[in-house]
Amino acid sequence: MDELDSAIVRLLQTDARQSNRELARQLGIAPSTCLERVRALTRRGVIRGYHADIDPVALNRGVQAMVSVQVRPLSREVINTFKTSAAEMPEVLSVFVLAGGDDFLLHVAVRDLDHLHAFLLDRLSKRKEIVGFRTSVVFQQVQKAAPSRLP
Amino acid sequence: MDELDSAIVRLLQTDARQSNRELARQLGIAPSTCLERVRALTRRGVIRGYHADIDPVALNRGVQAMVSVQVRPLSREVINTFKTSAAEMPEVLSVFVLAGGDDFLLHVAVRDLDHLHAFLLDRLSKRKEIVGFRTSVVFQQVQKAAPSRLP
DNA sequence: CATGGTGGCGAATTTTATGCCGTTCCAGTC
DNA sequence: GACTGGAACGGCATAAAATTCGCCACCATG
Repeated sequence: MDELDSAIVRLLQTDARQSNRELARQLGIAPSTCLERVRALTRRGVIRGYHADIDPVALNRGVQAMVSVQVRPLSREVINTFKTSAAEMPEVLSVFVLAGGDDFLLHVAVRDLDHLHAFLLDRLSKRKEIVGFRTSVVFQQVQKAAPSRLP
Repeated sequence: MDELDSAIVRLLQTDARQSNRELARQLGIAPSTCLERVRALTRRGVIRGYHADIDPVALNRGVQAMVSVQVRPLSREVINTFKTSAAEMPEVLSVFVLAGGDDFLLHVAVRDLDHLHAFLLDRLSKRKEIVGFRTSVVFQQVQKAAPSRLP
């Protein structure tokens, strides 16, 4: 993971679809070298994949919310069960298992507020292990295009 | 945004680097048709870009936390200022502006707990508009590879 | 029944990926 | 100073892919 690797990763985070030639050109190295570097990064698991970034509205997900959830009892089994169930719900983008006051944080994205309400009442509340949850609607989200490597 | 567009989007979310031919093959359409569809989706802003998914540890970001923040006064100016400042901090992956008890939620990723502590005390606490914040360390994260289009 | 627009198709052309290999450069070692 | 291993380079050949473009089927419309 030298300076060149970092630069490759940075460029691929910004645009994963540029050709190997273009990548090499921007880095000032030979395409063959660049290709081998990218492969090595993939082999080592540094590059885990490539994903398209899609407009949420086109996916009927114009409304986002963060839902913090408390479950009981706090056993490994209950945690795992809830984590898996939550992750399988189509409205849920990601599940965070937390240390602290809340046990989970769910990042959800739905079509509209009606859908959010329905999700909370009809799907989430149905789960017996939940002893409380709190929902915060997301007004805006600023997302970093490419998190850089920290020093 | 017909059924075919949805399928294209789904496949590109899963693997943005597969060739246009492979994409077309999986969809049962001609490569030229597929290319035109992808371009149209890009023109319409449905596809916003392509990003490499990088192992956080390789970026010195093995520890994640969610930090909920309250600021005062709740003016448009203070909100915007804090939002921008937070987004510019390298430790911050994304900033959510929330409705409800908390005003912001920061998703941060740092090298280790020492770094997290330093970030909270030396960078975040320095901001005068903050009247309180609460940090939850992330034990695990389950992230959906490809959020599907909701019905 | 024309007719114009849309979307799709597939052949042709250009560009890229990929593997291979001899050469060069550099750093560390003797 | 000579040697050596590793990394990068650059050229080349082949395969694969991207991109272009003319043509056709379909369909709603007048």
